[in-house]
Amino acid sequence: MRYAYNVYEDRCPTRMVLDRLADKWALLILDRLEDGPVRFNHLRRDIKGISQKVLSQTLKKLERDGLVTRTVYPTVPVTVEYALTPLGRALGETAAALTHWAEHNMDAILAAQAAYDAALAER
Amino acid sequence: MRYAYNVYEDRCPTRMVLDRLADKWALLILDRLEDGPVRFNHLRRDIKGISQKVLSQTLKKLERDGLVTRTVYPTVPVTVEYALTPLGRALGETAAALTHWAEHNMDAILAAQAAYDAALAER
DNA sequence: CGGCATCCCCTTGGATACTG
DNA sequence: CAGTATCCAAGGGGATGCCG
Repeated sequence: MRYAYNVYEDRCPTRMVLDRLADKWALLILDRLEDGPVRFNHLRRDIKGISQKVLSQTLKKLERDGLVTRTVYPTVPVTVEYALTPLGRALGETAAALTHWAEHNMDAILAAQAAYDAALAER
Repeated sequence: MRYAYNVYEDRCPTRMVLDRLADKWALLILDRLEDGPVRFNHLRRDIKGISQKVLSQTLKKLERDGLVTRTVYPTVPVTVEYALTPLGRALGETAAALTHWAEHNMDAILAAQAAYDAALAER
C-alpha cells in the first residue's frame, strides 16, 4: 500500500478530503484566489456559469476546511473578501498541476474522444 | 492570464477536461490501475462503495478519453481487463499528487472543520 | 464474468424573491 | 453588496433483474 490510509476503503479520511477536492468549482475558485483576495460578486462574475447559490455553498465548505478566509468589512453596503489561507494556497498549487495537465493534454483527449465516437458510429 | 485558455470562461475546452478529472471515482480508478491491469469485478471489489453502474459508466468515460484501455479475452465466461494508457498513467501520477496532498494535510483540514463547527455551535 | 435495462428515489442545482 | 429562503425540475446514482 502506497498510502498511510487505504484510499480504496469506504469512510477513510483521505477519501473525505478527496471528495471535497474533486470539485470543479472548488478548484476554479482556489485558482482564482491565487492572485489575492476577491469579493463575492467579483468571483461570481469572473467564474462564468456558477450560480450564487453554488458559489456560496462552495465558499462555505472551503472556509470550513480552512482553505479560505472570509473577511467582512463594515462598509455600507457591506464588503466581503475571500482569500486563500496558507493551506489553501498550497492546495491551489497542487491543483494547478491538474489544470495545467488538462490544458497540455487536451488535444490528445479530444482526439481520443473523436476516435471513440467515430468507431461507435461505424458499428 | 496564466493559461492558454481562460479557464474561467464557460465552455472552454480545459473546463471540459477538468470536469471529467474532478471526479472522485475516476481519480481512485486511475490510481488503482497504476500497478497493472485489473478486471472489472476486481475493481468493483477493491474500490469500496462504488456501484457497478457507476463503475461501468466511469470506465466508459475514461476509455473514451483515451486514458484507459478495455481488453476482452474470449474465455468462458468472458474476462475483461482494464489498463492505463500512457496518457492515463501520466494523469494518474498528476492526480496522485492531489491524493498525497490530501493525506498529508488531512489533519489540518479535520482540525479546521472541528474549529469551524465549534465556533458555530457556540453562537 | 461483465455488463445493460428498468424503476425509482433523492439529492443537486437553477430561478426567483426577499433581507441586513 | 452579499447573501438566505423557497420552490421546482433534472438527473445522478442505488437496487434489482436479466443476458451473452
